[in-house]
Amino acid sequence: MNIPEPKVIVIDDDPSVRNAIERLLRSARLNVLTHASAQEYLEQNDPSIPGCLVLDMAMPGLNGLDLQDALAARGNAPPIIFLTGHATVPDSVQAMKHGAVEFLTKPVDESLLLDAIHNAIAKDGADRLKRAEQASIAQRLAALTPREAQVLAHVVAGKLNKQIADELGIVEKTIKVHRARVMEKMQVRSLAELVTLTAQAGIA
Amino acid sequence: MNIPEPKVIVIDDDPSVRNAIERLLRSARLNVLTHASAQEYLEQNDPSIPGCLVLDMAMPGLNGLDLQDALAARGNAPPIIFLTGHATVPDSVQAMKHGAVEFLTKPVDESLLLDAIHNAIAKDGADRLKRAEQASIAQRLAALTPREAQVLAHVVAGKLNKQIADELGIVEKTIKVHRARVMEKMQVRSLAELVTLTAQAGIA
DNA sequence: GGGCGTATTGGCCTAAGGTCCAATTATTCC
DNA sequence: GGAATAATTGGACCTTAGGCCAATACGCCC
Repeated sequence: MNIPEPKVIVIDDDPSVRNAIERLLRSARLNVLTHASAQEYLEQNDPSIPGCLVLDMAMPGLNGLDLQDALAARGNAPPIIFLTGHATVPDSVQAMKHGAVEFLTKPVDESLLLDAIHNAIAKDGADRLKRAEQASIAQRLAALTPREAQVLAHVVAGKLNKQIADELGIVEKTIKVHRARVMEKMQVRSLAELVTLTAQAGIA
Repeated sequence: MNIPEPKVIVIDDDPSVRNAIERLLRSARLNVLTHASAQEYLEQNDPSIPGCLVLDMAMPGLNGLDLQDALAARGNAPPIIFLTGHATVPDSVQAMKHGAVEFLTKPVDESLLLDAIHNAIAKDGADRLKRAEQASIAQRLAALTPREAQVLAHVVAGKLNKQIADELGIVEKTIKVHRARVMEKMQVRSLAELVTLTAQAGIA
């Protein structure tokens, strides 16, 4: 389980732009992958590889904003740096509102682009960590039986076993059993951990 | 303790723009206050009044982006809608990166502006609620003695009274006393509430 | 039909947390 | 110097939570 090297994925329909960017990034010791269209990227990309996108705005087929939305809908979008020649203010505003980490115009200041890429890669790492944690918690939550999930909800709400028993119409002993299974399945050893975990599941 | 009516604050150095926007907003039953400069706003504004800003970009003295940063530094910035005539892409990108909720260009589509304002006012309400909660929690935390704060940290970390006592070099009985005071001062009646509260204090 | 998972309950025992009352010591404030 | 605050500890007692062993009941799959 090595951590794969981050890759910068450049998507631009202009081959000369792709080559120029690729050379620049390679000279900065970055792994680069280029695509000529959003479709090509969607078909070939491996979401398990960390990194970020450097994305042109105007392209035949799906344009940059469309691709951004398509990726966002999948829930595991990498950070996106827009790099485009003829950008309008509304385009840039939409891109930023939809979560782009940077929006640069050609010709681009090389150090600006490289800084943005390093920040984006770092953000991707953080995002992946958070997604992995959330997935892990969600998986444990999914392993709970319906009854256990009910008990969990009452427990993290701060209720006593006795109160939970009353509300569910069963005896306190049964609550204890469910509660013990919840602690076991959620892999926590204290109530504080349990509350923290369930808080991270929804929010954060 | 009535909730004050939200006010839309329009800052633009062009009087004709101010008047036009003010008329539009008033016809939409919005309370409006106008300022001719960022300085004027900073001197006269009452942060306790909810609402949002409609802010021009290019102005003599502090420009829109400067004002945005100045407000952000104070930590209670209202949502900002930029409305400007000659915007550049980098300006709009910076504005959005620094938290603007919308960035519109003149001449503006009236319904776009009104929608943005309504969203911004709603966001301001939510922001104020969250700030009020955080302030309330921070106030209660500040009421803890140093020792109580130590105990709190260990408690929300899921440690047993016995373990806390060991780590602090005192007996368990004392921990119980501190713990009871923490619960009282934080105004919670369950460990789950306490953990939730302290989680909201830092994050969220 | 038998096995499996889920839900339920019982008894018994231990440990952990919380409460009420009471007391001592150190430090700080007026 | 006396009052107030903070930190500490003791004892007795009660409530909660959790662990261990065991049992019953229901629904579902092969």
